[in-house]
Amino acid sequence: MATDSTPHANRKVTLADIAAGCDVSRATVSLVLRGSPLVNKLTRARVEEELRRQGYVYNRAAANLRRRTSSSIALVLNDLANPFFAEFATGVDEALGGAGYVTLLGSTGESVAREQAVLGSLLEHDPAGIILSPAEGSAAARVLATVGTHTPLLLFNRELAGEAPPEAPWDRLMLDNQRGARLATEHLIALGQKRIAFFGGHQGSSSCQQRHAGYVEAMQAAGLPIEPHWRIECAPNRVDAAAQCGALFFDAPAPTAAVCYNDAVALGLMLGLYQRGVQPGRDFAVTGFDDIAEAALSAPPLTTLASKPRARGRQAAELLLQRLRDPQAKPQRTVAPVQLVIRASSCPPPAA
Amino acid sequence: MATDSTPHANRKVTLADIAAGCDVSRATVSLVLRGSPLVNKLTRARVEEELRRQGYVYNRAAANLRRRTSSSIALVLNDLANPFFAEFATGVDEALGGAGYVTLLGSTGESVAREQAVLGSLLEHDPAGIILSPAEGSAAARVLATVGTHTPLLLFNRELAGEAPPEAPWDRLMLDNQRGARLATEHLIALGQKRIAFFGGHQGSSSCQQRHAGYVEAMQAAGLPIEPHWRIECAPNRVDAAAQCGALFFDAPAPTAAVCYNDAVALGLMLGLYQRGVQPGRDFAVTGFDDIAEAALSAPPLTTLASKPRARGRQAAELLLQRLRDPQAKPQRTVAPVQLVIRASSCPPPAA
DNA sequence: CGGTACATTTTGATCGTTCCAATCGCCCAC
DNA sequence: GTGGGCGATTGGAACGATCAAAATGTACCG
Repeated sequence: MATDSTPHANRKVTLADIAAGCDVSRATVSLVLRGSPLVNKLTRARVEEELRRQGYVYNRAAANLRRRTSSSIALVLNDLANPFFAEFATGVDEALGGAGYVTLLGSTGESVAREQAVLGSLLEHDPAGIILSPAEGSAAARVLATVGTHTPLLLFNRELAGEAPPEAPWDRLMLDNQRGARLATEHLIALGQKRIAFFGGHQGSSSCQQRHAGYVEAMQAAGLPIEPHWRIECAPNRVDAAAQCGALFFDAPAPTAAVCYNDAVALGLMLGLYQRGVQPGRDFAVTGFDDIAEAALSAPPLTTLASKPRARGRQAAELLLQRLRDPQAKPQRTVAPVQLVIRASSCPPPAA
Repeated sequence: MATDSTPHANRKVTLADIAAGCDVSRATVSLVLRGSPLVNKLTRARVEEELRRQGYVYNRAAANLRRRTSSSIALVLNDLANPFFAEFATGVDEALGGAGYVTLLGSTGESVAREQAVLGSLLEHDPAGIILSPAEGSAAARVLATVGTHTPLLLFNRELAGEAPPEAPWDRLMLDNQRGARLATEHLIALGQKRIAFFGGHQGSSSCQQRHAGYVEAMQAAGLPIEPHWRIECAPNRVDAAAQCGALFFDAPAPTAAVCYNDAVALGLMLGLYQRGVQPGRDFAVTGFDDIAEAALSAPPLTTLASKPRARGRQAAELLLQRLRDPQAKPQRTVAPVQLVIRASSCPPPAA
């Protein structure tokens, strides 16, 4: 072969190469690619053959540039390593992929500084929209400053610190934290528990505040007292939760049950209890939040609130796509329900 | 103000807008952006002020188009919801972000068809490289056909079915599966175990084959018999593992220990054992593979092989970046060591 | 035979950036 | 006074696609 249009050539194959290869213009090839009815059957066949022969791959970046569109969505998560968010990301990617979008991933590791950097970097790739689960302490004003008002943003899971500026009408998808924690607390109360602690999370986090509010609501409705030393803060992971376990028992009266900020904390707390010779599910009742996969399989299995992270991911993607379709619609605040899943970790108080 | 260069205008701000705003050419603004020493201090200051004033954001897609470069890397995973891969993804994103790349995410849900689709879609965004943890049964030939030879691919965790075509010199990062499983088996043998099963995974998967080989190696070296009904297949997740537990006890002699394909399987198996009244760690020894977070916290804590998924993620990114720096270097096969972590789930056989 | 309708294809400008070569002052030396 | 050198800046053509408008051809009709 003396032609220079050999397949698998070194340089990337472009529309122009295909056009040259079968004596039509670039425009025609473009029409073929987009399945336009304008182009003649025979030419279409010839062009398609040539596309195959040269191993053409579409350059969406170039197309997006010209059309002033974008086919990617940025997904920025505070903690991808957490199974809850991993499931969420899977759901998001599933739904976005189905709609022809591609997911730009960014993980912030719960650091506001990294969040800024990641958002900035992803924005340069001109995403059509952003799904953000903010790092703890992330402030509305700073997010607005880096994201601007022209890229739709969907806030998931947490509110930003400082009230939302009116010029940034962000959509939100939140869990029904308060109701969930209330349900868990009511469930413990129904079992006969009276001395119930609220364990884990940071005061700064909006989800923690909401869950704590649900706990307070249930306690007050039942006329039960709330001791200040029954609120223990810790980072939302197992290790720190296990370490903070002892704090529950420093002062009398010690609680006999704990509503935990989330499953990771609850599992850590159970581990800590074991190490002190207290058996969760018998001597001490524990509830979690999220219903991550391991909740059903811990010993004892964990009573918790199911939030269906994968479904939430799909929903988040869906909400954002909807916003892209209608940029003028007024901002939505969606609250996803959670469901109490009763397992063996919640028990009545010891007979004593 | 009668100027039309108001900040926060509707259309996106471009180089030309900035240039017009401070009476220089686009080229000069471009030089400023890239920190070129060619440009005069005063002009630089003026331009930077204008950039800030108009809220300019760089359009990397356009730059990449012109420079024929790319600043993204595709990360395609068979199961993002698995904590092992979630950690891996976190590591990858960490390292890539540090090097100025952005991660294009794709999750295939262990489906070869979706893998094809996802690869195709991501390729259109012209990634500089790809990190792929293939779906079970994914074939080298098909991957080659869609990826082509011009985008570097790093294979993680699993081999592709059908030998690698010589024209696709893919790099690989694999775990030391065989040695890991051998260590686990040897550990059980040292405890006095003689009837040891190999539980979970699919024969088709290369990692499963390797782990099984390690198990066989240790058994043979110790002169122990291997009963055919001691190899139980199941999907690599908890649910299926728990369900298949009974299969271990259909025929005599029943095993008193099992080397499991991975932690998910081991945790599921332990659950299944509990349900049959067999207590893992006392009546029956179990080992896993991966050392996911929950392995340390299960009851009993799981003896397993630590593979440090986050470090592997960073390493994968590093290897790919290295390949981008030197496309001519000969393909590497890296095998990451794994480390035996002994916990309470492995025990001597019952005294009987 | 000229005109009009229709189907198909092409030309050239454009998206936002970068690269190359050229230009513009300006100062200094011979 | 002219030429050279140097720092700073610029115009215009790329990159690979799309779009609008214009240009082909072909057929049909009075």
